[in-house]
Amino acid sequence: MIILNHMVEHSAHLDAVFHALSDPTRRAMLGHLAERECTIGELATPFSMSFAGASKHVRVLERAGLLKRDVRGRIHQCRLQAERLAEAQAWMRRYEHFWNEKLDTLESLLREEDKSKAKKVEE
Amino acid sequence: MIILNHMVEHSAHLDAVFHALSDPTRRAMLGHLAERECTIGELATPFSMSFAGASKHVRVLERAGLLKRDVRGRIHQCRLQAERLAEAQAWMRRYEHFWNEKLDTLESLLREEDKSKAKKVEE
DNA sequence: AATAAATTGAACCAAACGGTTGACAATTAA
DNA sequence: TTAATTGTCAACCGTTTGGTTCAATTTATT
Repeated sequence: MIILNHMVEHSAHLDAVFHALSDPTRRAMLGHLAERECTIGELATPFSMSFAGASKHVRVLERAGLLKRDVRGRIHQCRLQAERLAEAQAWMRRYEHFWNEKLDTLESLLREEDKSKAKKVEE
Repeated sequence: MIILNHMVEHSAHLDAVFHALSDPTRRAMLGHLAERECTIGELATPFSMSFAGASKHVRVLERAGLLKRDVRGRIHQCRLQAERLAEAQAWMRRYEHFWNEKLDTLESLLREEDKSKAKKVEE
């Protein structure tokens, strides 16, 4: 039950997460955060973007729950928080069989082939 | 190589796909399309939304490559096209180990436990 | 104590969003 | 032929977006 509550599709979460991911700058920021913790400044510089601009992006990621901020003095250390990505992926999983269809078919064909081979060996 | 080209992160695609998914109405539309093909009207009615409104949402999904339209006379049959969702999920997979970390730890702990049990049995 | 650095806040901008309405085009049914 | 159905287009509306600049605030450095 606990695990189910964890998995509940909270639509507002998904809105925020997918929106956060829809911007290439923010996706790149997540990419950096996947490798190490970053300050706002470190997140800003690769994009030759103002601090204020980066700050806004970080807030979007934060509100989506994709990033946790740790204020140490004047420095804001940001680290990735990926649980919400898991929710998003869980939502997507419902559609997995659509793009796996062709693979699935191929797979079951191969399995059939194996079976008939096995039969022949038995004979 | 072919499979790599298929997997390339085409950023513009991801922008469009994630943006399309960031709206609850559009996600619900995809939900309907997952069960059966729908006309624009059928997609519109559950949300008590104008045809024109639904039409716009459908176009967003179409441009994101999540939906294919089949015009039969005055009727536009829409069906799900999930390949682009696969791209999005592929992008997310890079972050999987972050939310699996705890599970991974638990798993390896259990494995350790099993090993030591096995040892005791050996002794 | 004065200065430099890291960050936010507020005000602004043009563009895009999600939605509506009303006119229009095309297809189908009476 | 007329009328109804299905859908798009264009114009509009208020809100949000991604970005800027500049002033203010807090913390470090010298």
